[in-house]
Amino acid sequence: MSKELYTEIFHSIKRDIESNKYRPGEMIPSENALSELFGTSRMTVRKALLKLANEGYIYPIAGKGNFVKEIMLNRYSLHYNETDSVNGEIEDIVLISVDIVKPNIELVYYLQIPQTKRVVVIKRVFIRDSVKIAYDEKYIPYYSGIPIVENEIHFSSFPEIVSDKISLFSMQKRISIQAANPGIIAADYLGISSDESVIIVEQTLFDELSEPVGWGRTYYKIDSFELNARLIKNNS
Amino acid sequence: MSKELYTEIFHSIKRDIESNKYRPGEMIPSENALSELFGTSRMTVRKALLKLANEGYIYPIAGKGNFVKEIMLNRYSLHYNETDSVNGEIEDIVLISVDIVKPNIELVYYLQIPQTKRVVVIKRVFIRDSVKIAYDEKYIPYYSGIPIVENEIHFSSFPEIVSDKISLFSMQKRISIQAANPGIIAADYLGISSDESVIIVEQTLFDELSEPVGWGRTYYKIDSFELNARLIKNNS
DNA sequence: TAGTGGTCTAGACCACTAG
DNA sequence: TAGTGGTCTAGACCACTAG
Repeated sequence: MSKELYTEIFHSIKRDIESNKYRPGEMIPSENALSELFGTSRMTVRKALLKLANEGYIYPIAGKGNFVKEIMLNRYSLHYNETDSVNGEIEDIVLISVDIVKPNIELVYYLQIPQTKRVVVIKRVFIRDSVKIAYDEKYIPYYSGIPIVENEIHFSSFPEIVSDKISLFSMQKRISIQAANPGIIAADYLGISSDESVIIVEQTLFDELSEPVGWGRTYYKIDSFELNARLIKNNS
Repeated sequence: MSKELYTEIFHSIKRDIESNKYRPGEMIPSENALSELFGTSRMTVRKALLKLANEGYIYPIAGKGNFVKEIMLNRYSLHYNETDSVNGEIEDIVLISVDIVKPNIELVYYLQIPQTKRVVVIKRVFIRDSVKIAYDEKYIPYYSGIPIVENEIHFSSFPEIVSDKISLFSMQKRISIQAANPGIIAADYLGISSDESVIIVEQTLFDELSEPVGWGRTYYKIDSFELNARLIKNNS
């Protein structure tokens, strides 16, 4: 079916792993053995093996051989975006305010900054079907050059706002998803009671040195939140 | 710093991308140009470029060149497991029942089976600090060979139960996370009111032909659920 | 000591691109 | 037509493993 030699070798070994001919933890034939078996050069075999390794089927140990990987069945790929992880389409984003404030203790902790450092606060509300469905707070350590003009912020994503300070390529992000009571402020913006639960997604941005460069929370009304994820096979 | 030639080429180009010397959408120097530049063979350059492609920095177009990728800042890696995505440690799993039933309309839809096909239902409750924190339902089309003996099921994960029918290696999984009211049955097992919200994680398992081989829901009490995810750079 | 994977070379021929 | 990436070869030397 496939024309390239290395693709055929790849599929052949992949089939043998999937059919349990080679079992997790076991060694597959050596590169030299495979070269002979398939009547090809070792480099072509290595190309197939590299692909198998990249897709999470095998891992090499120098001096020993290539081994079949244990399967990880709990690693998922998730697309998240403040405005995408909602069932339905967000029709409007209302920018409530952009302020420069002194950080409270929580912010000092999350942003790892001195208490004297000023912080830019951006507050927004997301609207769907004329209903407020989410309230969003973002905190960015203030430095000259950061856009604090409303027009520049309104339609920018969180990473984009921070991006002229650090390269988007070296940016790291972490999110945490929980459900809890929203607190008075968020409840007020959402027009709900503060003992109604909401979904809270916390985002932290890091630069290449793993220093925080942004932190924020999005509060979603219970019935407006939906996240989908699918299994990733290759465990790196 | 790095001894291998290809690793140095890799880092050199990576740096040039991160510093915006080569911008997203732009072409980087050709393989031949890079071979000359680094005084090495084309194969060594290709090895570096392959690594850059695997890590999501560039993509090749045959006959044209290698191009810098646009950055995807919304793809996350998520570890999910019924019993792990809980703040704190689950201390016990109570197997409530294992039954063989006729599917209702919902199950016929989710499992893509005829209404005459029997389905194995597994119900469990997760306990932490002597408190019920989650209720779990799993549905698997019945076929001979499936373990329906309680002992075999009790400590197995969902994929493991299905795994003697299809290879774990070809198994696909999809999950969906939402918050909603639990319904009477789940509320009852959790000992909460059915108009209290819970987090519902829906799991679907597929075989290599993308046919469903298992479906289930886990209902978490609001304050017991926590998920963490981190950005993935390489977009495949 | 024989075997393993890791790196690297200097060539070859191919299909495709774009002027 | 000159240049590009894609595949493949037949060698070389290396550090490491395990009997």
